[in-house]
Amino acid sequence: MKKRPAVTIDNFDLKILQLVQVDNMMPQRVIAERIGLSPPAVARRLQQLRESGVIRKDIAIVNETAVARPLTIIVHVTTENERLDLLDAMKDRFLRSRQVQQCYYVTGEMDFILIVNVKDMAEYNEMTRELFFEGGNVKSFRTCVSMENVKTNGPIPL
Amino acid sequence: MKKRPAVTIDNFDLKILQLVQVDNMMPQRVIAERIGLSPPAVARRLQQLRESGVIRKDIAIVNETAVARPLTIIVHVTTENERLDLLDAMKDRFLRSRQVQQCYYVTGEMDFILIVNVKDMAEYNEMTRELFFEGGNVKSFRTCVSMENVKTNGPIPL
DNA sequence: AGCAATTCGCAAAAAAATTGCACATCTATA
DNA sequence: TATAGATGTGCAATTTTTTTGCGAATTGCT
Repeated sequence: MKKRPAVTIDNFDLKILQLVQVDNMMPQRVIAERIGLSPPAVARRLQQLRESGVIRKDIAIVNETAVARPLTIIVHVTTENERLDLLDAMKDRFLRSRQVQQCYYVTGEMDFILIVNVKDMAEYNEMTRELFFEGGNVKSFRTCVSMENVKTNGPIPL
Repeated sequence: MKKRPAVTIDNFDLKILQLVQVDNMMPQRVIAERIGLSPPAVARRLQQLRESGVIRKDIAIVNETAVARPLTIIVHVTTENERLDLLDAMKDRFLRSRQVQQCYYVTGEMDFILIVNVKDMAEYNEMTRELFFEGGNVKSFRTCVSMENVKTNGPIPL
């Protein structure tokens, strides 16, 4: 019988994840000495964590205001109809929208919660038109403008 | 008169940001050939983008389910009192909480919107006790459990 | 036009990541 | 208990990437 991929994560892996979750540009040599392994061992573990999908991706976080897109808006969307194919179409639309940085399908009165980035309210207005009015299946949506992004991209506690 | 840091971002910078926002492990050589610059030029630009804070940080995104913390919960918090010092204390508490991955201070009826990661509802329960009941200044909070994280960590459109 | 400041590319140097390999550890099984 | 297989490690060598020095080209400003 073939062995399953068996994604086993030991304490070394957890320590590595704790570190790269905060700074993935840290040299493997530094990671190695902090957790008590050799650099090649760290490299092999990192490679496996990436291939197995435990590390989903590695990205730079850019300061929105520095690139003139200072507005973060949280949107609560209620659907007209909860038919699966219609929901899938909505997810797809949100997934594809460049302004939508995050999309959650949630329980409760609301159906979707979006976190959106725009340069100004005009862009937001246009986005709502495309995404909610022309897109279809949206009963209503509620807009919360963020006055302050107190915390973003926090690490997952391990 | 001394010149200010003058964070000027040209088209090359924008292209670099587009790329590293999706994959910051891409070698500078590859970035260089894609945008039509030499590797050292790319390196210098990246360094400046990081030092100037246009790139806020570089992180690995880990798959929550793979590390046995599968629950994403969106929480809407309403405050008792909007005194500045009390609000700051709340922000500080949310900022420090390991479960809170994101925190937005927003306009509207709600005051804070949190995005939380927990391994199960027991952990969430305990967190609400610490953060909302014992923490003080919370009038009420509403809990939305995410059934599906349709999109996370989307890039800022440039 | 001309000067100063910036930014570039190339080539060399330094640093980091990867690979090959021998050895240690653990498991399952004869 | 012995043993074969699988897994994972560290070291050393190799390869790749990043960084640095420097002269040349470009840009901005007077």
